[in-house]
Amino acid sequence: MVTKRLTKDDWLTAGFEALTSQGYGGIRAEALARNLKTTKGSFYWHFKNLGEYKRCLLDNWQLLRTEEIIESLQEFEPGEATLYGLLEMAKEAEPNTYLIRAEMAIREWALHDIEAAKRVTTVDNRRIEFLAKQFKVVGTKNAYFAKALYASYIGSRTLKASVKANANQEVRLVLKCLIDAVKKGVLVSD
Amino acid sequence: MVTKRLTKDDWLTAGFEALTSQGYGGIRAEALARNLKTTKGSFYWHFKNLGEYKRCLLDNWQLLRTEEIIESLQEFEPGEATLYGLLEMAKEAEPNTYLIRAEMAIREWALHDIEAAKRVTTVDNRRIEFLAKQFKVVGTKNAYFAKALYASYIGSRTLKASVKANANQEVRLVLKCLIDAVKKGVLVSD
DNA sequence: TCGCAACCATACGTAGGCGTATGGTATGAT
DNA sequence: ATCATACCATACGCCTACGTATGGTTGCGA
Repeated sequence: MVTKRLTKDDWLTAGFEALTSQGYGGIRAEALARNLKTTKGSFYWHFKNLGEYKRCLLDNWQLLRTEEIIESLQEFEPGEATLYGLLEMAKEAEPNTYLIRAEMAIREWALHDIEAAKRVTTVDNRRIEFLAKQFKVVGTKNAYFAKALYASYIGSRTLKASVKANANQEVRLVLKCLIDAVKKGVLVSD
Repeated sequence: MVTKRLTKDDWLTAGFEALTSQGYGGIRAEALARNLKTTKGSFYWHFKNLGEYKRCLLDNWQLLRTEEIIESLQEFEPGEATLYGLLEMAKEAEPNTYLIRAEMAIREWALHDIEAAKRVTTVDNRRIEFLAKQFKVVGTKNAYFAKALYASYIGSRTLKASVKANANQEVRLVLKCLIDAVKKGVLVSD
C-alpha cells in the first residue's frame, strides 16, 4: 500500500528516520523528499521552511519521548517494582534502537541549537522527576539517586550505540547495580 | 601574535573547535578556513581532501583522549584513591567543557560513520579497562562495576551538556554514589 | 459533473561547499 | 642574492541545497 498523498506526520516520521540513519545532517528537504519518493514541493506545502519543520520535529519528540520511561512502566507498581521494571524496559528496548539513535542525534543537535537544548532539558527533567518519585516511595532519602540512575541509563544508551557487543545485557546490569545500591541503603555524604 | 603560516595541527585544532561549537556539520574546509582567517588553498595543501582530514581528526582524538582518564589520575595511588580521584577529575573538568562537547559530537559522528565508531569503541574499551583494574585493586570481584561507573560517567557528561545547572556537582555526586556502593560491597547477582 | 481546495511537480535564482589548477609570496639554505 | 620549496590566494566547474513561483493533479462536496 502506498499512500499517494502525504501528511505532516509522514514527513516527521521521515525526519526521525533520517536522524537515526544520518544524524542531524540528514534533515534536508530534498533528501527527505527523495526518501519519500516525492519532491520538495510537498515539503514546502506542509512546512513554511526547514526551521519550522525542525521545530515540529522537536515538538513531536518532546511530546512522545518525555513520557517514554513513564509509559514503559505503567504496568508496574510504584516504587521498587517500577525501578526493577526499568530493567525490563531496557531488555525490551532492543527493537527500538532507532529511537535511541535518534535521541543521540537530538542531543548532539542540542549542543548547538538553543531550541533543541530546551526540549532535551525538559525531557531529561521530566524523566528524572519521575524516577525521583519512585525512589521516594522506596524510602530513599537522597535526592541525587534519581539523577545517578538516569545518568547511568543515558550513559548505557550512549555506549550501547558505540560498544555494541552485548550492549543490552550491560544496560540491565548497570541499572541493577544502582538499584541494588539503593536497596542496601548506600548514601552519598552530601 | 599571529602565526603567518599554519601547521597541520592548527587545522586539527580548528576542527575540534568546530566540532565543539557546531558539531559534525562544522567540519567543512571553507568554513574552517574562514575561522583561521585563511583560504582553503592552505587546507588542500596540508590535506588531500576532507576524508583524510577527518581521519586525522579521529586519529588525533583517539591518541589524546584514550588516556584521558588515566592521565588525569596519575597523581593518585591505584585503587580506591584513584577512584575517588575521578571525582577530582570531574571537578576540574569544567574549563575543558569544550572537550566534552567535542566528544559528544564525535559520538554522534560515530553513529553514521564506521571509522569514527571504531575509534570511539577503542577509547571506551581502554578507559573501561583502566577502571576495571582499579576496582580489582580495591577487591571488587564484580566485573561489571567498571562499566557501570563508566556508563554513569558518560551519562553525566551527556547531561552536563544539556542540563547545565550545577552540572559539575552532579557529576561528582553521581560518581560518588557508585563508588560508595562498591565500598559497601554491593554486588549484582550475575 | 463541476469546481474548488488540497496536494504535488518542475523550474528557477541564489548560495555555499568540494576539489583542482595555477600562479603568487614567503623563508631558509647555500 | 638567489633559488627551491613550502605555503597560501584566487578562480573555476561541478554539485547539492534552500526557498519561491507557477502550473498541474487529485479528490471531494454540492
